Amino acid sequence: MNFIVAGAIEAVKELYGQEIAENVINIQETRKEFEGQVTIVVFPIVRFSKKSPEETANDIGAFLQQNVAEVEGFNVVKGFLNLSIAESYWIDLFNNTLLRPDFLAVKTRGEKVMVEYSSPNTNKPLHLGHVRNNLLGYSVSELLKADGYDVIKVNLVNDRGIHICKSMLAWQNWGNGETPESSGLKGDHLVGKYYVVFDKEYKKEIETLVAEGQTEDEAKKNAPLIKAAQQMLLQWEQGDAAVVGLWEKMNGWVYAGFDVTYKKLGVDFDKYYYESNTYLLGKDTVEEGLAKGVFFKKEDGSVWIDLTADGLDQKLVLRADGTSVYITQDLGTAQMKYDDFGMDKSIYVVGNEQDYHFKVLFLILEKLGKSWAKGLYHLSYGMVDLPSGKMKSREGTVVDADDLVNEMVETAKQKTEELGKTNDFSEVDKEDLYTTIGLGALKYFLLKVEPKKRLLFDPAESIDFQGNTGPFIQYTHARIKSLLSRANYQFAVADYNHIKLTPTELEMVMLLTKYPNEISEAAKAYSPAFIANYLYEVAKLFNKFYHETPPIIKEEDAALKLHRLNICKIAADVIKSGMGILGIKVPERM
RNA sequence: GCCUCCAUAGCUCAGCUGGAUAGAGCACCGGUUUUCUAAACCGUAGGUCACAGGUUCGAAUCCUGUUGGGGGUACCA
Repeated sequence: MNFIVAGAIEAVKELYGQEIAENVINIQETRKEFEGQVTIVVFPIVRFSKKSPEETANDIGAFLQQNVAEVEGFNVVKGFLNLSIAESYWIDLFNNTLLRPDFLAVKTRGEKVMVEYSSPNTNKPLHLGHVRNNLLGYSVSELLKADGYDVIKVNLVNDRGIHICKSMLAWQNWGNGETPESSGLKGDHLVGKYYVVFDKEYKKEIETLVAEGQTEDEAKKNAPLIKAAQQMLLQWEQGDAAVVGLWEKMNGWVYAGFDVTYKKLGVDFDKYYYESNTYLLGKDTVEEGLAKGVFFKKEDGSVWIDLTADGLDQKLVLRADGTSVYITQDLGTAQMKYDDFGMDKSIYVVGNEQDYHFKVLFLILEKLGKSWAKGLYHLSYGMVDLPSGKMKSREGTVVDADDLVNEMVETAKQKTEELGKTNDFSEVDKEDLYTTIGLGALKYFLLKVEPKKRLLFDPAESIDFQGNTGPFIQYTHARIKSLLSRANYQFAVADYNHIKLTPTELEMVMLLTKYPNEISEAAKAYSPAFIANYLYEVAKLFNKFYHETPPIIKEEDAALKLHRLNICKIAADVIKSGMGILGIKVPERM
């Protein structure tokens, strides 16, 4: 639409003798109820024309009609100048963008971006909150790839700490040597089970102590179990063979379990970092900060940074006893990741409960003068809540990731069988299809919502398969594929001499042309939701087109038939590509 | 207390840097299949965009305040 902007600027210059900036020309698509395809909002121009909005619009409209070949006509409604663009312009657009083989090709930028996501604790299985994180992280990675970045997907596994000791201790005390093999439980679920056991027993101890007269806070500190867990953590840090051995064994179970879940969700990583290797990092950075005068030491030996001038607080970066806190590790880990990859940008996919932490982290790195600090970004997303409130692994009030996926696949199976369209599928193909559809529904459900918004999930209400859903878009793709194969479609550019686009076809062309732009907008905002909503529009419009167009296969006008099949083909390509960005597969049949 | 995010139809969500009468889906009601897949299409109904001010030719969108909700503000991670 650049030629319209240019034309309008020219018009203002010729008509009113004024040089105006590009952003004065405000262009939008014409609303359906009016004639035309492109609208200029003339209000901003009025102060240059010194005429009423209507007069200004008429002046500019007349100028454009006369001087810009593509502008065939115009009408003015209040301060809106609606332009009718020549049919041939749209046909050319169709041929020169959509039908080009490089329409969906990625243009590399030669910039590296790291996306860190998932980052689970190894003491419990993944739940719906983690699912949102994983899908977001994976999808944002795909989105950035589509926008031309080289992407490194990283998982920083939180494999050490008191929480793991809790599971280990409970297993030692009450596990009777239970293993994934002996119990038939998935490793992460087995370990998670003992995390819950710990919490239950711990609470019992607190109750007893409170009954004996201690305050709740005292009891929490004095309970034998928590002391034992702390002791275990200390032993782990000292390299106690028995503790480390148990830790390795139980972590191994968890990893095996996570692998299954990751595979099922379709997410993967280029690089794993383990906190057991990184938790001591960051002390060099603290030294560096002290030397540069960015940090200061208090009398007790603890190290701090004063961020009050930036509207934040004083923040501890190293304990008095010289041990690390969370942010110490993150400072060190950030440096290590940069040393490893030298990326231009680094995205942390982490929940919004850590907004403050990342604000501080990035600010500190900037103050330390790290050139790469400006490329850091916290992709903050809202928690997934249940109607009953927050999910808590300790208390077992979570929607388990594996259960949820299985339920979705089961639901997909039921719905598909009810429709009876897969009777001639092989068993393997059926299972495949149910998984594709079930996961499609789940992924789309989670990704269509703006990341930063919190999400309410009601397990009692199942995720839809109709309307603005993954399966609807998958269905649209399958429908097109079926049509193309029945038509024995072969790609070729149609002869457009006598073809006129219908209004819906015109809409399709305009919508499909927007796809590359949609990707870069979504990438800029790190928001797969843009893509999801865009694809829904494509699918919806396609179904309208499909419904109102007479059977294409029976069309006798060869050029018209080819033209319509081309629209179908591009719609299918865009859907497949976009769904790929969301990590959703699209079936050929369903 | 302070910081921060959120509030749009009964429910779940769109609404880009301010632009025309605020849009979808679900649910509800009604219609469409001797034509390429009805997981579809078409229609009816449903709104004081939390509230109150302000800026502007124009505000769901920007600013201020109020209310309600989430999160944070640990020598936890």
